[in-house]
Amino acid sequence: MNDELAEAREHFIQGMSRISHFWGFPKAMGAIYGAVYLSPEPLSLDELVEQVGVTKGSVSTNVRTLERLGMVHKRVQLGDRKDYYVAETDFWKVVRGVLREREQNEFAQALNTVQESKEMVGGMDTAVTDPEDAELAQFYQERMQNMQNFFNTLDNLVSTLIALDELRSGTIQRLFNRSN
Amino acid sequence: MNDELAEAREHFIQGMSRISHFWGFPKAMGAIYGAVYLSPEPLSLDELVEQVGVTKGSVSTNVRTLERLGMVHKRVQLGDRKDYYVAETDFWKVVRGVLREREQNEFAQALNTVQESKEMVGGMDTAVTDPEDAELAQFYQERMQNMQNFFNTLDNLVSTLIALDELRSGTIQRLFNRSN
DNA sequence: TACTATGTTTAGTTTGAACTAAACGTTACG
DNA sequence: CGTAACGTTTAGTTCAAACTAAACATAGTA
Repeated sequence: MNDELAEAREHFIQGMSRISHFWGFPKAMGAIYGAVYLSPEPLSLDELVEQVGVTKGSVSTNVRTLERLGMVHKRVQLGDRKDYYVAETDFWKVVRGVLREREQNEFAQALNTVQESKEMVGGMDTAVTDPEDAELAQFYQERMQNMQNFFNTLDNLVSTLIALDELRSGTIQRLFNRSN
Repeated sequence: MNDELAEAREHFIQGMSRISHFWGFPKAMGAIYGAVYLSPEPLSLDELVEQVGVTKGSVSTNVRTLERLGMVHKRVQLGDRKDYYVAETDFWKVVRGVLREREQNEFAQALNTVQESKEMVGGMDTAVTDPEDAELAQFYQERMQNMQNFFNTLDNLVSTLIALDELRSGTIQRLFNRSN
């Protein structure tokens, strides 16, 4: 391949690396997606090792994460034991995949922690509490409740987005001048 | 303060810690916000040191970041050289602050990298390129263009959200059952 | 001017996550 | 079977980012 072309690819892949890292994913993961995204042909694990420059183990784990997020898809070819990967090019699907993942993991837990804290305050025996603490307890509960409400709202919002599989052909994204 | 109350606060603050870390911010930053959020009174830097359990330096830098994001506000009191901090309780403002920050920093750069890569491909001298590479170059350009379009769309979306300072009283958030 | 109370900056340390190297499992094929 | 070609797992290492401790800067006060 042409040097300039290779250089451009390098630059692009490095950019994907940075974006990945920025969003809290491993850098190698972004780089792998970049490589797959710029390949007209499905890529095998070993080809990825070569193009991205990390070890097989790293590619193996990262590419699996990518698949879980729906950012790449595995292609098995008959009479070939290798796994091949192609990029998901619908970025809205990608976003939804990431949101779904995040929602299931940490997001729900965040909600949970606030809920628990609120219950701890609510479960106090107010009879034996001095008046100042009772007032503070009420303040805590209000603030925690407000935050919980907000998280619930966000949660609904994200759930809605995820559920909107018909987002592609809907009208919402046209509002924002959709491009692909 | 009551033990149970203190325990609930601890739990809450720890939760904020985790959320902060999850979104790619320092854990101490989230903890500090949690402490300020749960305080009926403005808190001084030294009070934060005590409540959160990190050093003055850490509180100093993290609280400054929080202020930059609009998550806390500084309150100076007459005849007192200490700085006091109160929490921003409008979470939509908080979200906008974070988005604004992120957009200005890494987001624009991501956009930029893709743009640059595309230009590198576009700047190639096609006269001296062999046909196979020319085809690949075109493929690259298409893919890069698609990604760029998507990023631009997202960028517009975020800019719109940020610009919507009247979001609070608007109608959009009511669609999602807003709570505060 | 010296002293004190505050916030900031910095050099060094700690920590945790991602990566490497290599062992390991598994499947196909001779 | 035995071997080769894969992908996966794991123990250990690396590295960047956050934190600590302490020096530093600044402003107010006597």
